[in-house]
Amino acid sequence: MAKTRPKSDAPDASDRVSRIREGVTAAILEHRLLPGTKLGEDEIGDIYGASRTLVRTALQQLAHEGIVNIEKNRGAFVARPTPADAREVFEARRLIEPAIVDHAIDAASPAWINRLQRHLTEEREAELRGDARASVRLSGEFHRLVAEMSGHSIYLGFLKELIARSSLIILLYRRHDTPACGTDHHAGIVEAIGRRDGEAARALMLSHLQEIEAELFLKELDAADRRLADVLGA
Amino acid sequence: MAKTRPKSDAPDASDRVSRIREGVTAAILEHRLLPGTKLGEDEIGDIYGASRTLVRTALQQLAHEGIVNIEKNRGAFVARPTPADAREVFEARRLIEPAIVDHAIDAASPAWINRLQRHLTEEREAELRGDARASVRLSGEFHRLVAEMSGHSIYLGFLKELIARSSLIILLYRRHDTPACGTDHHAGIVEAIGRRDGEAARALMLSHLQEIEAELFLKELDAADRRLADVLGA
DNA sequence: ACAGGCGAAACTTTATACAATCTGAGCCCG
DNA sequence: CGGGCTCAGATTGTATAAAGTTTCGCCTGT
Repeated sequence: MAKTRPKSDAPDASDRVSRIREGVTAAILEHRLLPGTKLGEDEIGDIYGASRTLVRTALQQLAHEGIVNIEKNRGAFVARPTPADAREVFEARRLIEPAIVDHAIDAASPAWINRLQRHLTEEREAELRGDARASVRLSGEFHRLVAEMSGHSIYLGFLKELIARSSLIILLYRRHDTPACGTDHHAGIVEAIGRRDGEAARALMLSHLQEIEAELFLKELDAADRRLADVLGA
Repeated sequence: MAKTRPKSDAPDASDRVSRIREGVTAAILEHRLLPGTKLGEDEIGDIYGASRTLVRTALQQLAHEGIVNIEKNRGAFVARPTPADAREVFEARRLIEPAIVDHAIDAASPAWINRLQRHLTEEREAELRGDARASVRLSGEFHRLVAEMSGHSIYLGFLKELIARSSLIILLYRRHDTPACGTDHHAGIVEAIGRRDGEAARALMLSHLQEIEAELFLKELDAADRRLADVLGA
């Protein structure tokens, strides 16, 4: 593949790290990487044509985001959130996302509303197409988009972490194959934002998150299953 | 058992990274490192007796926490939060810390209350001693302690970032030399937690944070000052 | 005297080589 | 026949060295 372009268009040296990081996160968001999968440094390095140094920094960043576990002298693995983790993640989302929606309303402009509606269209198309991977990815991106719209960079950073973890949680603990994230909910939220109705938008976001969480199966049974999986799946 | 000394006295390989990271954060929390200070890799490596590889990973983690800025081909610098950053940080704290207090009350045990009261004693002693650095550090640690008590690892991680950034913000934008963090406020919060009075504890935490923020000076004047400082202080 | 450009030094960045550690299989012994 | 041990293979962690880039100082030309 395109080797090291010495000078000409060197596509931002340090962007190679970002490319690796975003590639792996995208794979996780699309449910292509399963929890527990080993992420060998040489393996990833070969895929992206980067040396282990760069792969390592990317993996460390991902570990800091909580979606990769680095075990000493063992390597990096896709994180395997516990039911307790799942509860914490969704509680944090229930706390943060209504606040984000408030800011999004303050920043709502026709351009942003348009952007959101275009996204809704994409989501519907993916769902009609039956493209489960794109559907899952776009569901997460909707929430990220609202956070970007809010202009609150700290909330955005926190939420990016939470979304990535949510993707793993949903993959592990979802009950049935119900559509990833009710598009209707998203549409309702966009509409409320467009009306600048903070009360309704917050409430819709909250119930949306509650519904997602309600579709999960996080009982004590899982705890037993968990232990088994840890011992066996490690 | 786990104490296998592989060689001379190498104190656990990956702990050296943590030591660097915690050393730098402690220096920031104690206001010993000023915003904009350059953190040279060789310099830190010599101080901690580690090679640049380890220093680099530590700095990258700190950059991810938002208290260090890494500029391409320039190096790492202590972050210099803008007034906008400051507002975001404190808004996030006002959102998260009341939620943390709620969990702390659920987890309150005599042992934890004792731990908190011992911390209050330390704070008072440092303040009586006139030890400003210890006082600032302990003020931040109080909030971290409550977060640890809550048992909510995600909130704890978020708050650690916010506290470190707050330390830089207070250093930059505090008006007078009023005591770092009203110890009386902390005492009141501990008391409310001990009474398991969630309503009061949340309210006290909120007003505590609002008071800290009120002591800051984040007006547009700062924006002008900001530009100057960036051009001159870089 | 001042502005602009050239050159060298220092730094970060990246890659490669080495050392330490862990996993897994084969072998010996009970 | 099963269990424990040792050794080989592989993988990660660390350090060192080369490469590229930026910056600062100095010099020259106007």
